[in-house]
Amino acid sequence: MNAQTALKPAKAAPKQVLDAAASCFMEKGYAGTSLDDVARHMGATKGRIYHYFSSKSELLHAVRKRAMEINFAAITPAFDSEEGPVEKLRAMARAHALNMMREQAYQQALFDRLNLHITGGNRADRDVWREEFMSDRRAFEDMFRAVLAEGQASGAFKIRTLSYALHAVITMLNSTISWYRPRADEPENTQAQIADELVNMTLGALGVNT
Amino acid sequence: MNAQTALKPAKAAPKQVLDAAASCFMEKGYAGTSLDDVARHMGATKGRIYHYFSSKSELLHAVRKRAMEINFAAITPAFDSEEGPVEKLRAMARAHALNMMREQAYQQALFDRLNLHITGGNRADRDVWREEFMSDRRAFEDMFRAVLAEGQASGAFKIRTLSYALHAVITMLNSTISWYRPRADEPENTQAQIADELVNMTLGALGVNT
DNA sequence: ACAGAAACATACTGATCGGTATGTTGTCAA
DNA sequence: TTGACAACATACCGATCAGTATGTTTCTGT
Repeated sequence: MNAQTALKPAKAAPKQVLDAAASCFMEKGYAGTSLDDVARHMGATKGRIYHYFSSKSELLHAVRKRAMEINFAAITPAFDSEEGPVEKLRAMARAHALNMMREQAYQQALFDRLNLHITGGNRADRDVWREEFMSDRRAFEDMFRAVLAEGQASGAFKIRTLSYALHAVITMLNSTISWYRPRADEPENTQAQIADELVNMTLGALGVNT
Repeated sequence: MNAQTALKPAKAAPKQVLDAAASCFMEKGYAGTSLDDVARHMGATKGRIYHYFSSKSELLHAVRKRAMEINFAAITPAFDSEEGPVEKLRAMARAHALNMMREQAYQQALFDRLNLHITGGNRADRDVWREEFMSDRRAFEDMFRAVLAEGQASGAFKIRTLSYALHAVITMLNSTISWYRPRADEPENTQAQIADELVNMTLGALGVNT
């Protein structure tokens, strides 16, 4: 068993488990979801879950890890572009806003237990992956932070306290997970429209007149 | 037993239960909190809780009801003022933002299960108080909606889609519950400063140049 | 003074759920 | 062909927890 084998991309089965878990966590919350719920959602039993994950909290961790990967992948192209801060932020914000609407299940799982990590939370959950997760989150925020700082320095953004502005921006872009739900009968471009308006308001909040 | 007696303001004991519940729900979430936890937090036992509330979900409902009362009380004075839409929104937004930082425990309980009501959620919880709660929430949002609509009509606000703007505004003002925690060593005016900056960014998002 | 009700505490139960131990079936290399 | 392991399913256990049944004490009106 070499590195090639070990790092083989996730096969179908584990991904199915992750999807089912993310979906259940979104609907009923982490604590409110039993592993039997997750199994039933796949048309399987607990045996399948425990074959790939050693505990419920590890399953949550895997869902969150996947969610973070999705988030990084969404904004990295825009971040690596050669644009100035305003256009770069616009592209990143738009990509992130769209991403939040497309991957609601994983994102919801991300936010569910996040608050419990800020405060106390359960001991068993906290110990294991807290550090890794916080550092991922910080790395993600830092990408936005860098762009905001650049725009602040160049005078493109009117920012008083950078950390407050950062929180406000990210919160606004994340906001759809708490009020938007895709509907079958909605127009094709609904998500794009929402994203555009959120991006415009975000830039307005930073003093960029559109 | 007349109306006077029935509507007597809550005595000390039930309020203590509510405070303990709100505090526990904030720390560990609703599903993650046992009634023994709540009782222990008061230095009491379950008997005391069940003397005032008939079930766990009724306790949550009571916490949320109290949270909504607090929220209405915070913004009503500003809403009833004779100011124009910009200044009126500024005052309401500031009052709400401060309120969110001062009453974190109750607000957190409000948001915890809120998402589960948007989607499916537990049947037992849902049935009973869903309608009442959604209507309270809508009434609260309508106060902001009215001011936004007024400012949109007068041209003071640049708003494309009112419902999106409303969500964005409220989300931004609520955002502190997910990133701000009061610290003992923070300057006296920290909360006021945060509130002011959030309000400025909110107005900026609506196209008001500050 | 005392009856009864309010305000709890104590002790228990039934159901749920995370986790484990064990069984069953397909697959694949030697 | 066979045996060894992967990929599950089934059955069960122990802990937790919402809810209840039943005390016990303090107040309160008469």
